[in-house]
Amino acid sequence: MKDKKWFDDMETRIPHGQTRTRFAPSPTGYMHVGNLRTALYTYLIARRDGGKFILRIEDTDQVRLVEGAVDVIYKTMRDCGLDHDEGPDVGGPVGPYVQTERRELYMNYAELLVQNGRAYRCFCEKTEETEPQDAHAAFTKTEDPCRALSAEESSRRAAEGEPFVIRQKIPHEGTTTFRDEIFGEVTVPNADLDEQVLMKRDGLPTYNFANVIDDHLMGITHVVRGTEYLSSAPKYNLLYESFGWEIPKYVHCSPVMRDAHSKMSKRHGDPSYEDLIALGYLTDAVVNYVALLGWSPGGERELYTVAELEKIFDIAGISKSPAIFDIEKLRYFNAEYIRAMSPAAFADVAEPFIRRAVKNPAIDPAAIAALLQQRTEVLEDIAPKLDFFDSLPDYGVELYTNKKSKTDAAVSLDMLQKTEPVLRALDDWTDEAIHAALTGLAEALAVKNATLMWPLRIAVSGRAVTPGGAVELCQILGKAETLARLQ
RNA sequence: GGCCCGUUGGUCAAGCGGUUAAGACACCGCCCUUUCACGGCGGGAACAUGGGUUCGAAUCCCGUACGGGUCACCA
Repeated sequence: MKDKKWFDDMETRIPHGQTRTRFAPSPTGYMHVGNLRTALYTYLIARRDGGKFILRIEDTDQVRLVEGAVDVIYKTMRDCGLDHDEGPDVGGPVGPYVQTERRELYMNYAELLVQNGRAYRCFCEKTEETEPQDAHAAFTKTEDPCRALSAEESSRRAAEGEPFVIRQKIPHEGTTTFRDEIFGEVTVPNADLDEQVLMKRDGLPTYNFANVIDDHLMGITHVVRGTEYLSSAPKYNLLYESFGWEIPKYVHCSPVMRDAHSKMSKRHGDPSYEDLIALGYLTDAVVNYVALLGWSPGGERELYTVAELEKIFDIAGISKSPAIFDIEKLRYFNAEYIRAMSPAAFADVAEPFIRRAVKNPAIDPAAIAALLQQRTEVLEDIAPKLDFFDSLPDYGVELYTNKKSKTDAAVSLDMLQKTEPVLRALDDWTDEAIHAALTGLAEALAVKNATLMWPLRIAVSGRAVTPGGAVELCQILGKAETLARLQ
């Protein structure tokens, strides 16, 4: 048992006078959309106030650790621009920032609680027989026999090496009230609260204990987390009160749903952040969309950069009810971001997707990218639109029939036969020159541009729908290939 | 089952006692146009429900229904 000085020293390390928030994931897998949103809001609350954003790793569940999960977290946060001021990798004044590296800490505080009568050792062993036999029994609260153990007996059995957990002692009487920034004030009878385990048999704290200790010791002012912790909040308050600590502001965010009934989850096959990126969604678009999923700045504007959000984010705009993730709307955001890119930047991100379909080295991916930029919502959609570049697909003659262009197979054949020599005679193979030559021909023949362009586009692509028109397609394919396809 | 929370068009949402109840996505129609897309214009579509309070309620209160969360030595 540490002396008072030790506890006092811990207090002196805590920074005061600034907003401090923390994102505290457990490294059990990938970065899900809900996690990302929580991280974003947490980050924004700190930045909005010019405060500090901290990353803390909650790895107290030793059996669920996933190799490499921490790296995914670092990478995702860095990509999204959510830079932390303190964390395992960058250090800080209240480290360590990994819970397993803080293990003695928790036991000291737990022992203090036991000593003060706010917690007790429980020596009960959980076995098959002690498990509730039916559903009704499972919901029945029962008094733990170890609660009544005398301090002497408790200490003696512990000293003898008998394994135990430490449980929080909850008053039988009274009520506890807590305030959440989103949901307001909530009051519950203490009798409804269960005496949760604080320290596990393995000597590590449960989340329920560690979060309180760490949030206090790290000077966290706003505790941002999911609503699954809402009903535990009264117990946390009781803990803060037991220690005589100031209670932080709670910000409990409703979950991101896959549909009206269930959360987004890997199990259901919902995409994680990295899945979305692999599909060709842009990080900025994802972050922007996610920011607006369950939060609104109030106006009509929807497009924001993280830097802009840092200035305007407001907890009051977070909604109480869960929001359903709508991939269609994300597509729209993504399309907006794509259109806003410079042609060079787009060509850069699009090239690998273009090369999935177009292997011909003679074809310039940048030229195709220029055609694609205004018509692409998600990068993954690119390749299927480009299958005709490498080789002309088989297609039916019916494609030549188009009412609006006033074409059918016979008209098309005629047009093509008249177009071929014109293109063959053309030396300047640019969009402008090709366009001029073709419109000139249409005028000479006294037909609509479309009557000439439609068959040409079909002839060089074999597709009813193509990115770009006849002129652009001919230009990219090159003169030789174009003429070859007209044979 | 107990306790807690929520409920505005299909979806995201504005609204915080007086509005013709915004806007966006999606959908439909028209226009532009060498296809598709972009862009422009227009359209259908909502306050879960029953009681109160009030001159007046999507906004406040209560009930009901429906949905979610929680009741782990997981977080």
